[in-house]
Amino acid sequence: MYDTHCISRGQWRLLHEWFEREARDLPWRTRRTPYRVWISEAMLQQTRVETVIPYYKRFLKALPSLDALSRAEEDTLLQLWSGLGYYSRARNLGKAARVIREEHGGRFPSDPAVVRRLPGFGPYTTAAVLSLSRGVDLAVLDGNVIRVLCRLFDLDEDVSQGSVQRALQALADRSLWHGRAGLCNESLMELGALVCTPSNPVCEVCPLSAGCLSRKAGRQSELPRKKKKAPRPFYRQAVLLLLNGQGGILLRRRPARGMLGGLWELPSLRGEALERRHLPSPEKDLALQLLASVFSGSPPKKDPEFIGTLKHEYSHFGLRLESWKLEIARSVVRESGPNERWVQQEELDEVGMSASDRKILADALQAR
DNA sequence: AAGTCGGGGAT
DNA sequence: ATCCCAGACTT
Repeated sequence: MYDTHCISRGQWRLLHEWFEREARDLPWRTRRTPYRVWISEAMLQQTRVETVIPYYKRFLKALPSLDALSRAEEDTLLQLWSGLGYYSRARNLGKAARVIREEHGGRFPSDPAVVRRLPGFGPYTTAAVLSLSRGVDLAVLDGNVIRVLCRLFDLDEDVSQGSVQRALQALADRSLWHGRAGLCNESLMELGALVCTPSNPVCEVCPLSAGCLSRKAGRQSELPRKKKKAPRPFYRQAVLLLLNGQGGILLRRRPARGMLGGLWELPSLRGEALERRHLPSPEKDLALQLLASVFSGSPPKKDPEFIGTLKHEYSHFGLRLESWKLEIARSVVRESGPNERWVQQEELDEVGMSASDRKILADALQAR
């Protein structure tokens, strides 16, 4: 499709020179072992560098080696991941580490086909880890590279189309300077992150501006072209802080797969969809239903106390979280099953939880 | 090809 | 309020 286009050696030289001069000093750029690069790439999927840095440091400190990762409990991984989102990434890290320990002698494989089959390794992560840590000649295609390529060659097809993705991957493959794959990949992504940004690209300082076709046409800011996403539905959801009078809060564990899989959460109940994102103040009905479900039909006589609302947006739907508090007497405290536990407030940091529940708890306990 | 899966920062 | 981010997996 774009077979006439290719990044020239001269352009690579300009870009590499720029990278040597301007590259950020990031924790995963020192000592590029496959393990260290892998953890960074897993965390960086759909996540900004600034967000990742503290998580990365904490993770490497807790689990400094592939062997340590392969022996870590899933709860430990979810705790280290708590707040980062896309928790299947954390679960897949453990799975892949165990496969490497059991089937590859604990050494990170070098064969791209083998790596690609590991849980959590798609085309991007396979190419990134192997090129950056082992110098394997594989070209990455991520959001940054897509943007830079579309602008550099003034490509205005819809990049969400599979055919266009394949053509861009082929262009990246063809452009790769063999023997310098890691540097090519990283400099291209760094350019996308620092200069060729989604809005307001800084073309004045771009090492590739002289040959940039979209800039010549004056439409670099309109690229890459992609179709708009569908509007997301919006629901109300009641959330319950059930306190046992001794500093304990009831948490439940979510199913191992799916949304927020394996994480602990406050008991909650999804309500009906909202037409508008603004609605009159929450009513107690949903909270009472929730309470009934928690106590399986015979809730305490006392009514829960309203704490507040919090809006939370996920990638494909939004929530208005309506949180309620109820302190129950010791005689009323229900037994907790295997997927439930009473957690002391001081222990909350040691539990893998979603960002929204952590915020609700922080707000509620702060106010006490 | 389309939907699922988090969360936060920039605009 | 919308978009975007060093994407992968399921259907």
